[in-house]
Amino acid sequence: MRSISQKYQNFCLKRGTWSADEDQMLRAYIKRYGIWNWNEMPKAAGLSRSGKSCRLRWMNYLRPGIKRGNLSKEEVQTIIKLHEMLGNRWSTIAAKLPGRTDNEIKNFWNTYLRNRFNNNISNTAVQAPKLQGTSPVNDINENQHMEENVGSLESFGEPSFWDQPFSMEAQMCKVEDYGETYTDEMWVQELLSYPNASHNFECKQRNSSDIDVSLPTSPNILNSDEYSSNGTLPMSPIISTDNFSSSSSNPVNDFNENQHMVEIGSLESFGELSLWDHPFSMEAQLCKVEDYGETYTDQMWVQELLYY
DNA sequence: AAAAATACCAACCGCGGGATT
DNA sequence: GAATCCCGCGGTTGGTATTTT
Repeated sequence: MRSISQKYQNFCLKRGTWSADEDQMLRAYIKRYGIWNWNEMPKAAGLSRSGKSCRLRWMNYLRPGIKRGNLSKEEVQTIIKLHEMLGNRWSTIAAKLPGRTDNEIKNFWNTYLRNRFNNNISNTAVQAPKLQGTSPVNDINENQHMEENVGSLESFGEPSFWDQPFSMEAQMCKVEDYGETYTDEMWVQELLSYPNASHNFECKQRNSSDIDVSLPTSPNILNSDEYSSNGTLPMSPIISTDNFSSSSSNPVNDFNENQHMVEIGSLESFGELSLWDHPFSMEAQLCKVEDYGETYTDQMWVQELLYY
């Protein structure tokens, strides 16, 4: 239990925005002495701040290697992909984006992406994505461009996207719910480490009733009543195959195709490439295999996927 | 030009997990 | 095993900037 005097001390500590002087003091102290105890360091550094505040300031702003400024198109794509896979696991997502903090990503998501999705729930008309050849996110202040691109990731229908079950990967990430030993990270790592994943993910039919997706299964999941014994997982309604028409034409006409297009078979090489070199989610890839040729870029796929 | 509304983001808070005593 | 400490995470708040009316 915290002592009363400690609470009083905390009450007396400065709060709010950090000044340049405070930044300099903290930076200089850590440069000289390193990080040893966040609760004790502020006093030693002459700062009237809580250890928590110092830690946050260091981790989110002062730490070497922190990127300031706008997120690149690739970073946004990564955020979208990983959020679909992992949900609000900001620190895990941030770990895949060097120089970006969980706080920054969380703010970005809440500001640009979540609002877009929420706003679109009330829209009954689904608009076709307006794709631009240039990256909208090179200038994050250009809200119009953001809306046209990221924002055009239109409604998933109702219930809202946030009420939908996780995607297949995310469901698999949730094996922690069924066992005590697996963490999300462990499971994601294991999933991604499959050297020949294409042997494990197989989409035989486009028809939802016929779809047969076999996935590597967690030992925990095998014992769960939630899933069949062969590890077959339910399809995410987000990407319900009902939404795909076999006659779908390419809605993307003028997209700058400068994005890396990893072949569908790149699932085979998970573990060799960085995560963001990989195509979209497994489900997306599976659909992609069936419906479209080689000309689609990742972003085009994301756009179209979310457009449905 | 001024007030109101909205957007953005840095910072705070509470909680939980792991380590230590 | 229980209590405590420390750290990190995710949700939320509040101040500031910008845009709209």
